[in-house]
Amino acid sequence: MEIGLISVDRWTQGSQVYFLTHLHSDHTQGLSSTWARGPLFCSRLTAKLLPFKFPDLNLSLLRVLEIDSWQYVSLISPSSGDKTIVEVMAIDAHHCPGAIMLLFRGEFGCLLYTGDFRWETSSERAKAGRTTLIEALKDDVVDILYMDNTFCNPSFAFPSRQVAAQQVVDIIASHPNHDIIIGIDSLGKEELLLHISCVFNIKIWVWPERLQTMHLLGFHDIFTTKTSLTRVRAVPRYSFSIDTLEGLNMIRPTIGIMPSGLPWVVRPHKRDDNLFGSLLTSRYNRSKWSDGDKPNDNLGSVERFHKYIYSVPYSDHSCFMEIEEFIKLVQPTNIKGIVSSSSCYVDPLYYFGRLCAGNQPSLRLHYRPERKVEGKRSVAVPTKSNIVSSNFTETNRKRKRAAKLNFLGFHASKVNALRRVQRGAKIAQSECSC
DNA sequence: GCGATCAGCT
DNA sequence: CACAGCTGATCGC
Repeated sequence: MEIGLISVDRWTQGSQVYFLTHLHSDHTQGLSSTWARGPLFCSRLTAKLLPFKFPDLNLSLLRVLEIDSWQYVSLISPSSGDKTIVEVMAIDAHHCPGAIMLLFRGEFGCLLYTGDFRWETSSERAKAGRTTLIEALKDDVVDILYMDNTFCNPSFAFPSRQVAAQQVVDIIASHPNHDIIIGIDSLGKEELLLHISCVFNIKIWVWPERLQTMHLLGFHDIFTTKTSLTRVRAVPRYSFSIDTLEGLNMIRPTIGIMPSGLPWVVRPHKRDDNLFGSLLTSRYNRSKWSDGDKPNDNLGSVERFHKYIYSVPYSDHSCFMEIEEFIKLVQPTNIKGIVSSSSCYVDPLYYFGRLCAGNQPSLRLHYRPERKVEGKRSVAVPTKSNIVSSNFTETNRKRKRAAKLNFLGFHASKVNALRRVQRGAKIAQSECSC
């Protein structure tokens, strides 16, 4: 087979069927309301949310995958022109609502695509996923594991979301008279907000579109768009910055909490006073603390980045140890990372080649997957879109936009309220050799 | 005017 | 460069 039997989180031409693991924008780049390239498979929850992100989407192209059950898809083998059956199972990825992993079986072998995933070894949900996976793989070997390698580096160590949620609660409890701002995305971190709501018996403010999402997710009484009802507000992460918090503190005492697995990446250069790249780099900000305010250096614990901002290791991606546990369970013959846009991209085989069934040698520490089709037996080019960056222009234009924040602490633009910019991640299946 | 894409920024 | 995603500019229609 030459190119494109199946695409996962990739929306360019050339495949017969397309799969969406979850609705984050970097996985839907190229997907739009005018989608017509073929059937689109996703979880039931994603299918429910999809029309709100893409209002004019042709729903007749949607195919719902039930979790933990095999579905059979009839395709045409590009090499022979004959009919071929692909089996696919969706497994809860524990990443954000509706997020799934995809297990494929076909003439190309057995492939597991994790999408973005969190593999908390302790949680009940993960135990269920583990059981499903063991059962599904009992007579099979995963030839290639396409894996979320976001935090595939031993330096990423953080606790379960349950523990991190308690850290958030502790911060809020220690600021009884402060307003609280929490940075979140269009999907994800709901359980954290639920926990806060439950512990303090208060509603959580969200912006209007997010409230609609919450309603679609089945949360009807916990969230509100009325600021007068609560001191805890979840705001879009992109509008969460030091500037935002300093502005808010001119009105009333406010602290910001950023739930993220990322802050423990060290950024090499100084830039400006904004939290560039979403709150990275404790090293940089460390210089800005007064001596009495220094954070501790323990990984996976709460860090105080700034007078008004705390970072909590609440991550929807697996930490290194969880990735290791996952690979030990799956024992794939080969592994490919699906997140390649980072300059710190690390080939999972560097750390985990020894765990593969074929005992792959530890390869180069850093490599960038080629965008073109690779060797004969390799099946896919699973990269998470933007490999841009090769010419990183070092222009230091600092046209700082006037911070047009409203009093809620986020940028409000009605002009583009309906705008739906897509990004994308993907798998592209390019071979089955037969 | 609209959608798609890109640069720039958080 | 970045867990994800907004905003504004430009281009083709």
